[in-house]
Amino acid sequence: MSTLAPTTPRGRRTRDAVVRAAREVFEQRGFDGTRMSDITDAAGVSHGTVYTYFTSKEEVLAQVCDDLAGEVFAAVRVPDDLRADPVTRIHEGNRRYLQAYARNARMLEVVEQAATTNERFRSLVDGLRAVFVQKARASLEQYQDDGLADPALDPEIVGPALVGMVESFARRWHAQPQPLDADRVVDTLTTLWARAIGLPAPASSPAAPNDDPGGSA
Amino acid sequence: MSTLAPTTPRGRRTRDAVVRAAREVFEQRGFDGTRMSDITDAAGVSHGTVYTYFTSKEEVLAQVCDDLAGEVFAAVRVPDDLRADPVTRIHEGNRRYLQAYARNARMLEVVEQAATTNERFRSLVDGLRAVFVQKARASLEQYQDDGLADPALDPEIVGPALVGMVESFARRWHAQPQPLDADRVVDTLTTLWARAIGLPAPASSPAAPNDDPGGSA
Amino acid sequence: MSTLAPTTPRGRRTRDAVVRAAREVFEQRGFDGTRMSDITDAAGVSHGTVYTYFTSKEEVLAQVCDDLAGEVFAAVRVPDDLRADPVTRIHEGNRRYLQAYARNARMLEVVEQAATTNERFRSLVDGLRAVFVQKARASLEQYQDDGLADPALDPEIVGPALVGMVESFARRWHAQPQPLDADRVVDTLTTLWARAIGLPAPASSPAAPNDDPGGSA
Amino acid sequence: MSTLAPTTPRGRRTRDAVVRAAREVFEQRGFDGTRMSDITDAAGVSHGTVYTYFTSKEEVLAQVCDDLAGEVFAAVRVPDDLRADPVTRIHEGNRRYLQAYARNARMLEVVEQAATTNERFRSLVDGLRAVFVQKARASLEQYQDDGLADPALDPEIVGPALVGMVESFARRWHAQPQPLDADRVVDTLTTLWARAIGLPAPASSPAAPNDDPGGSA
DNA sequence: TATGAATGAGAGTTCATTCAT
DNA sequence: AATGAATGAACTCTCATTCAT
Repeated sequence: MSTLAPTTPRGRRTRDAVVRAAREVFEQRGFDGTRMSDITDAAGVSHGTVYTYFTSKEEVLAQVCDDLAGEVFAAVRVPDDLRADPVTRIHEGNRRYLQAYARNARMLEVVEQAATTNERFRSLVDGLRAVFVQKARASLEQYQDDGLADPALDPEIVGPALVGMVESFARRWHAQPQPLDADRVVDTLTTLWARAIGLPAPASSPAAPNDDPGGSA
Repeated sequence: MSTLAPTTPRGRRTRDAVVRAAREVFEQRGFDGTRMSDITDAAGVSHGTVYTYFTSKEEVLAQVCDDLAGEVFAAVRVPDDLRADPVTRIHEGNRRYLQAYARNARMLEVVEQAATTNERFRSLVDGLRAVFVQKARASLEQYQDDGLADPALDPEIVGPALVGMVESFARRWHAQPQPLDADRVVDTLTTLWARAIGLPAPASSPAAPNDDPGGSA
Repeated sequence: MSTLAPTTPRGRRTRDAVVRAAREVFEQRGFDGTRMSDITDAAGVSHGTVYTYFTSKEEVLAQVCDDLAGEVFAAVRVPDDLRADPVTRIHEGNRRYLQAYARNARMLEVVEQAATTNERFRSLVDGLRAVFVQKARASLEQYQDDGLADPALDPEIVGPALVGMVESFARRWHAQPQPLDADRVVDTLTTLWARAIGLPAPASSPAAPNDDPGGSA
Repeated sequence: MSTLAPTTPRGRRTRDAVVRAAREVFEQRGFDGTRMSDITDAAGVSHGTVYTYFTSKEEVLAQVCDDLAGEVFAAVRVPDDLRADPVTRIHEGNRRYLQAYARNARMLEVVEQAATTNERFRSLVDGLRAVFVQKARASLEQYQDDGLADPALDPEIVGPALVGMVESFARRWHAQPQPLDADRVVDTLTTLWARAIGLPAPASSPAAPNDDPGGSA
């Protein structure tokens, strides 16, 4: 095995502290740039303690990844059951995705770095992304079937493109010089997305929450 | 100094071989994952030779970066002077960007990795991106001023979002399971972009190169 | 102190389990190759428990050694009082020695390994061997005095040589590709030994348990 | 590969120094007991230098083993073509074997230690021994066919037994309290060997180089 | 200019031992 | 008496860099 379970509460506390500390330093210095001692220092434990619960630095990252993937999915998996109109659904999807992604953006970059030399992390990153791309693709196809979206668009291209738009935005958001208003961001991205695929503008466009009624041609 | 100029033709050839080899292995293994010996092996020179021209591994990457940045800019800086209609201009911009980016995508990821621990590469990556974001923002503002694009859109958000869409697509393109037709990709991304900002559809939409005349609502 | 006595029956059982487990894993992996955790795993006790009874890994080996030395001596110390003829005595000695040694051969190798870096185990191994060499030497001298063995032989050389012959055989016996018949082995080694020192062949040579009577020149 | 060849004379000198130093410290402390730094200290080189020529500590031992095996074989492989009488041949064989073995006894023990956890060294040790056992067995069979040795003896037992006698002696020789005369040792072991297998005593027994004419029954 | 031998700081990992529970 | 978490010294090995040739 590669991850060893603690038996006592004290052990669990220590293990958690290590994982938490690991995530912190991984985010700051990347995977390769993080020394085992950075983790132990941050966790306030001794060198050997990490090896009580993990067989290697890689396994520590794997644990952090598990947590991260769970977090992202949990944040987004939520109700798609709302039979609301498409724009509202896109809006809600973007809102959740941006929120979840922004919190985990840096860590995802780190995993991507590790994926370069490690098939296991490659799969994880690819898999995570595939879920969202698939979702976007499927919904587009639905809208096309319903006659709401432009049927000429290739979902194989549009799916990755629009997910990429939101993901890419989320990724850089934190590095912005001046902070952007979260609502405004979600509204705008939703408008871009909806218009891009040819959805008819709703009565009250989310892109214009002000008194200006819509703004599309 | 950090980069040493060769004085003889033989020296130039050796230096070039090193840079070329370095780029290759950097792309395969990332910056941290590349050993100096990987470079020398690939270049067919001995260990010490690299230090005849570069003071450190970092300097080698810096040189590769210079070449890369030059390449990307050269590929995209080209004529924007055409006073063609907006969609055509977006189309041409996307075409060039995708082409240039796809060729350099992996290397850009590598630099991004190095940027984690190195301010210098951070600036380079950010700067590179800023150029395109700035371009997108400026053109949107122009279209808004011209009454062609939705004036309600915030260029500070739309700029990064659309550039991110294209960049993100370019980045994953090579990793796709089944290859996509390049023309179709450019056409589709252009349609998405143009519609997203509310541009009126041109007489002959690039998204529908077949006999289907347009596909917008 | 170095070995701690258990006070309760439960304690004694645990201690015994540790010693038994230790011997097993020592035999499989050698002293240096055995981790304390190998012992505790095999004994089904926790890490710390060993230190309830032993102050160090070395002390565990020492305890195993005590048991082993006792076993070997017990097996061989037995009646030499029989005033039987020399060949019969040699035969009986070889039989017992081979039996005792074969059972403990691997463990003796392990101790020899530990003896490399530890004077204490060095003495133990040397002492154990010296007992048998001394015995062989003494009996040879007796036979020489009795006019039964070649008086020209140097007991200082013959003693170690013949003990070495039997010991060496015992040591490799278990590693043989095809198993050898125990009786035949003892008979043969006895014949070699007896002849080597010039003992007159007995009426019925043990080297020829078949119908062939005798077999000496 | 596992062993890297030096290109320059300087490199060869360094590599040799490492191997020589390694053998020395291996003999003193065993394989497990030897730290890489013991080797580098003894060789007067820095830590990393060993890894210029060997990929691991194990490979260093492997190189020492190669040298050792070569040495032993070279010392013993010599002319067996002499059609001298059996006793003379045995005498010469023992002389050479003792000499070669004594010089390498300690190192062989070390390899045996390493063989515990490493199949590769196991084979080496076993193979080395097998050569001599096979030789002893074959010569015995020859003598039996020639009617010179007791035909009742089982070569499968006698071979290992007699080789073991000489080997065992060689192994402890150096650890003796008072030194033994080499000639006397060889003579005695030869006598034991020859008599053990029932060879007729030669006109002038090698076991009695003094004025005493023979001493066998 | 080019080589490749040599360096040595520093990385990840192991494991005997200690100690709080 | 027993547990298992925690420790940290010590180990092997890596690799960017230096330097004699």
